[in-house]
Formats: sequence, structure tokens, C-alpha cells
Amino acid sequence: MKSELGTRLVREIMATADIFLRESQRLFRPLGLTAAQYNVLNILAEEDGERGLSQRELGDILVVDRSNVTGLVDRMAKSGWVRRVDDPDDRRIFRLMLTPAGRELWGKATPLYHEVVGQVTAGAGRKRMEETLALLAELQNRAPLWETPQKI
Amino acid sequence: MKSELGTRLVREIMATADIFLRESQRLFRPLGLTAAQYNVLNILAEEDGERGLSQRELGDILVVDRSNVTGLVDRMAKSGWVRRVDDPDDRRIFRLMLTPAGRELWGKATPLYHEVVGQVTAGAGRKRMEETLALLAELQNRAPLWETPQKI
DNA sequence: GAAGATTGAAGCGTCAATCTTT
DNA sequence: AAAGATTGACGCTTCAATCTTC
Repeated sequence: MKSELGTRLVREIMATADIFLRESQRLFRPLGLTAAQYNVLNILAEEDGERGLSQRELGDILVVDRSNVTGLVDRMAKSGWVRRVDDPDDRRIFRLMLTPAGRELWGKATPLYHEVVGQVTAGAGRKRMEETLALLAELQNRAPLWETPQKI
Repeated sequence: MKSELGTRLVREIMATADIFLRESQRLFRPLGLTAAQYNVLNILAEEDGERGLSQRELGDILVVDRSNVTGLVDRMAKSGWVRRVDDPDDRRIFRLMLTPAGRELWGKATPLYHEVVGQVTAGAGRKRMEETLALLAELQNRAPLWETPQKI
């Protein structure tokens, strides 16, 4: 059973991520925010610069389909947290910016998030976390192999 | 920045799981199967026993809402891979069983899955994987802490 | 033609409400 | 009343097709 350990590893990584996702959804819910929307807030808040991101760029950072960004931004714009601004140079493009309300919400959600993450990872130990991060990076790099099973 | 490492760890676990999910979807797609459906196949196939699982039990194992199981089983029954059998003792319950076609599909999908997982985890090293598994288990155990931020 | 954004269809997931059976 | 299953509303995600602009 050489690969059994690998199978378990993959399963537990996915199970852990599942739990994190579920719990973060629960954490953000009272703020009217979803986990996906918090990611957007986070990215846009750090893009403090003037230009803002295009929807395409946001999708690339989130690693989601462009079509997904449309609805996500729709909902967040409706909630008043994000604005679409016409790009002056290219009329195909919208530039995304946080509204003041969006920035305020981000300011409220972030310490909450950091607090629980800090608690959950508290006893993990710096070295062990770094080793795990290295392993995860290797797995991510090898993931493209999934695309080529063998043309069954 | 004591907690920054923890934040990175959480982010990378979720990113890695994301990649695995995406790639496994791609892997199963030619078989007309989704990743969630493969999990069902897998659980039901190992439940080789006679009784089968109730939908409630399946949901508990998958860690998804009961309401989700209904649609999942609907679609798999429509594809002819799963059967709902009336429980002889309790008329509220359906017992779920793989059809022969479902078992055959499972037999086809599983070696494919194990092959790619084996490739992706190939260079990881037994000891490192075991250490990571231990860390993941700790994180999962601590996850309930997410529920109690501090009643903001 | 290619790139950015959108739309529609489908699957997966949650939650809240309902129905049947226990 | 409690438990198993279902339904409906909503959000996230993908894929394929379309529209506008480059």
C-alpha cells in the first residue's frame, strides 16, 4: 500500500480545508459576508493603489473563472462594498474599488479572522508549520500532473 | 507578526485543496462523474455489506447537510449508479446501494484516482507526510474554536 | 481574430421550512 | 416532540456561448 499514505494526505488536506471554509462562513455570516466575498475585500484592500483591479485580474488572483467574478462583484456592489469604475483607456474593462463601507467592513472582519486563525494554529509550532508549507508548495507544483492520466 | 505564519498556513491548505478539487473534477469529467459523486461511490463501495447506508448516514460521513444528499443521490440515481431501497423496519428511511453500473464505474475511476494521487505525492516522503497528517489532525480538532470569536 | 465581461445551464453546498413517520 | 427526507431560496463555481471593444 505505497500510495495509501498519499491518498490519506490528499483526503485530509481537503477535509481540513472543508472545515476551515465552513467555519469561516459561519464567522463572517453575522456581518452579511461570505468567505469568497471576504477574499475579494482582502485583495482589494491591499490594492490600496489608485487604479484598482480589473475583473479579469481579480479572477486570476482568486483562481476562479472570469464568469464567476461577474456575479460575485454584482452581489458585493449591491451590498455597497465595491464599485465598478470605467477604465479610461480601455472601454472593455471595469476597475474594481472598495467603497468606504467596503473598507470599513474589511476593517471589522479582518481582526475577527486573524483572531480565530491565531487560536486554531496556536499550538502548531513555527517549524512544523514551515515544513508543512513547504510540502504544500511541492504538492501544488506537482498538481498539473493530474491533467495527464494517460489518455484512457 | 506572530500569527502571519498561521494565516499563511490556513491559506495554503485551502489553496491546495482547491487545486486538488479542480483537478479531480477534471479527471472524473470524461466518466460523467463529479468529485462529490466519486466520494459517494467510494463510500458506498466500501459499505459492501447488505444493509446499505441511510441518506442521513451518508451525509454524516461526507460532512454535508442532509438536504444536500437528496439532490446528490437524485442525480446519481438518474445516472443509474445508485439505488434507493425502502428500509423494511422504518418507513422514513431509504437505504442506498450501488447498482452494478455504479460499482463498475467505481472500479474504473479508482485506479485513475490513485494513479494521479500517487504521482502528485510521490516525492513527498513518508515521514513528512505523516508529520503533516498529524498537524492537520490537530488543526481539525481545534477548528470548533472558530465558533466562539467573542460574541461581537 | 483576441480579450474583457456577461449570460444561461448545471452541480454543489447551506439554511429554513415542511411533510411523513416514529 | 423528534428524526429522516424533501423542497425552495440563495451563494459559489464551472463551462459554453454571446456581446462589445480592442
